Amino acid sequence: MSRKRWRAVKEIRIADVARLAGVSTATVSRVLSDPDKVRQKTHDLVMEAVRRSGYIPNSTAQKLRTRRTMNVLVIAPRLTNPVFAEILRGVDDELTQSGYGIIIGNLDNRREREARYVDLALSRQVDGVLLLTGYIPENGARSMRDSGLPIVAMCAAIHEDGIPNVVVQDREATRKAVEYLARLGHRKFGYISGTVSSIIEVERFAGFQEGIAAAGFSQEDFVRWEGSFVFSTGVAAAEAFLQMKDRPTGIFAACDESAIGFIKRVRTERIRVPQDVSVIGFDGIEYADYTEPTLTTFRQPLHELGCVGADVLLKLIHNQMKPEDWSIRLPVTLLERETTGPVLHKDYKSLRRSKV
Amino acid sequence: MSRKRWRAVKEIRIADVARLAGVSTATVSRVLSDPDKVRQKTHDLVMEAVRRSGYIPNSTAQKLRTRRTMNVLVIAPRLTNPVFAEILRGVDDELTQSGYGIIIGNLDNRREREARYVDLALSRQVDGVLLLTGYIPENGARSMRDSGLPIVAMCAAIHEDGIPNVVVQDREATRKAVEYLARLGHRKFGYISGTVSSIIEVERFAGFQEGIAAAGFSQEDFVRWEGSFVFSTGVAAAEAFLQMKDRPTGIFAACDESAIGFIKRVRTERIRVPQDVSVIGFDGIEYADYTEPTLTTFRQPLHELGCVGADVLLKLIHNQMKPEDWSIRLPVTLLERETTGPVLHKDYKSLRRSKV
DNA sequence: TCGATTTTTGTAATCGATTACATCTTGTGT
DNA sequence: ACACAAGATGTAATCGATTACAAAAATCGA
Repeated sequence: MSRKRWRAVKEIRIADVARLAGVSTATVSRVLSDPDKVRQKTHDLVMEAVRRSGYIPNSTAQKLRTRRTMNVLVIAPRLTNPVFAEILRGVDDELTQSGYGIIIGNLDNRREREARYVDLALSRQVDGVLLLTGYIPENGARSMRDSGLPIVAMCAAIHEDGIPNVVVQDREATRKAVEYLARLGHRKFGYISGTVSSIIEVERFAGFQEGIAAAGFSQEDFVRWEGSFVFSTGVAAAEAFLQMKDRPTGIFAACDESAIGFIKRVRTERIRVPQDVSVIGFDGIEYADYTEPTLTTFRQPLHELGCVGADVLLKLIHNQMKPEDWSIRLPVTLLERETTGPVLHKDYKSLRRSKV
Repeated sequence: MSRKRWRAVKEIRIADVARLAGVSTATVSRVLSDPDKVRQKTHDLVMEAVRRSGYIPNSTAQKLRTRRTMNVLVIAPRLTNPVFAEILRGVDDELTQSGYGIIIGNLDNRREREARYVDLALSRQVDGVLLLTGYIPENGARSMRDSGLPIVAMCAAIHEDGIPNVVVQDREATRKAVEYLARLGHRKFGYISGTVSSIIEVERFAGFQEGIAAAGFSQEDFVRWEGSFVFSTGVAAAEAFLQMKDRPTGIFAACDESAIGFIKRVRTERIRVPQDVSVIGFDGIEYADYTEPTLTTFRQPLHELGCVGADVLLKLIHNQMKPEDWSIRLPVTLLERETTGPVLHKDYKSLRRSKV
């Protein structure tokens, strides 16, 4: 009844407009998509009919005929993670400018949900895919690539032919993190991991290990706490940390959220940051500017990452891609702030060694 | 060249499968969508052909024929705001379960971008719209409603016929916030606003004013700092606060982020929270659990909000909606934590009045 | 003014599925 | 074994646009 009032408005088709303007559907279509192909007078006539009828083309029919959906799928591990939200902003800025829409595939940290989005991509609902995830092995990426769908891997270097990577220098950054902590006098380290099965975590941890080796330390000089890219991983790591007898003094967290979780937890036990323990994060999310003390972290160029990734994907879609431009690694910058400092606490002096 | 290798894989159409199985396209279609309409033997034959050919239906063609896109548009003010990310999780959980996809419309706090998404909706790329925004006047909502498209307004009570609202009890909550602060002995208040032109802000401020009146205070007993739903609004409010001679002691912020920004800024000036000033936020984002001190705030049932909103939209799409179920207002709960407390600082004693 | 050339417009095929209707099979009861 | 109902399958129209090709109209030069 009242429900009926706002339902079932008659749809206006291109044929209706054509009839109204007294021309063929072909002409209407041309006016709308390629206006210089028609006479000015006809153009005006048609536009008037379009206006009067309130015609809006049915995009599904357009998609079917033109074989372009003007949509891109973005698969992200977790939307509540500000890192992905920020990247998505960059992607959005770039794509909407080119008239593309975004379909989001949110895995919500459950990897098995990836399959559904791979299906969505394979059913040609999208013209391309931006992969903000990367698991090992990368089956999803591979099957999409094999179906001829343009893909760009972001946030994870997928080493597959035909899949460009647009990533940050994770490995270099974590290596530098260890160097930085070592330079401050730290001799025992902690590593709070991200999602263990993700390629990005593998990269970061590899960089960490490289840094450990480069600074002259060994596998015994650090502990690794496994988890995922969330606050609670930091809390759990802190619990483990608090149980230790020889506590590390230099902590690296694979993301800012776990760094923040760690700090919050240890401070409730009267452990001071950075006097008792230094913490360095990764990502440079906005929250990290508002913690106390302000988090030392690596700032990723998230918005830029999104823009560049989207741009590469568009080039791929339009076949304007040269292989040599394929892989891009953006630099991250260390923000030295308040959660890191030289080793101070006397209890830790005994831990110093003669290395480096 | 090598580019060619992964491009242009031949597309398999339903006709190919039909030929392979030696049946008609109609039969293939029936096997895939309504299996009990075909004989078991034929079913197996067709499924084998599907498997062998790797056939995946072209969803665009399906959409055109069935007139259902199985996509929903979600228009959000800003994705980096965890509130919307969290709501989106709920929406996602509900929709993907029903086989619907999500197209996101991120306004990035720029209202003028709304028009593009309204166009997208009107070109029938989606079966329905979830509006996480609400501006005054609500032209976009109205034109979509008029076109017969199912819409649900969330996060903002849009008073238009045919647009169900799924919102939280904003007004009640802010009223309670004032009561709560007054009960703690506060006599002078500060209100840090959200985006001024948004309906949600209007609601929250209205509730605040109701609370002020209900507790026996007047317009002179509070200051309002305008801004939007971001950290920096809190910082700006703090700057203004610091300049005041008679500073308020009870602050309400229309979102957690501005509350956090405010606290961070005033604490750098050695103002203690809650001893010198109490702060209460709104939203209950995860980050608020990790600030120091832990933020007192109203927890919105964000995930539930998303689920319910999506559910209402699905009912609307399937015409199963009864008008009396239309508007839903979920309660918010006050989390009493560490940023609020009784008035303590002696300087403020002189401000006490005999009211209440 | 006429024919040749260019520009504009129309006709109809097409994209790839679904589905109403027609037709052909199969099964049942006698 | 036959008639008839029920069930399975096929034929072809359809969704609403775009576009190759054909046809018509406008433009131009002599």
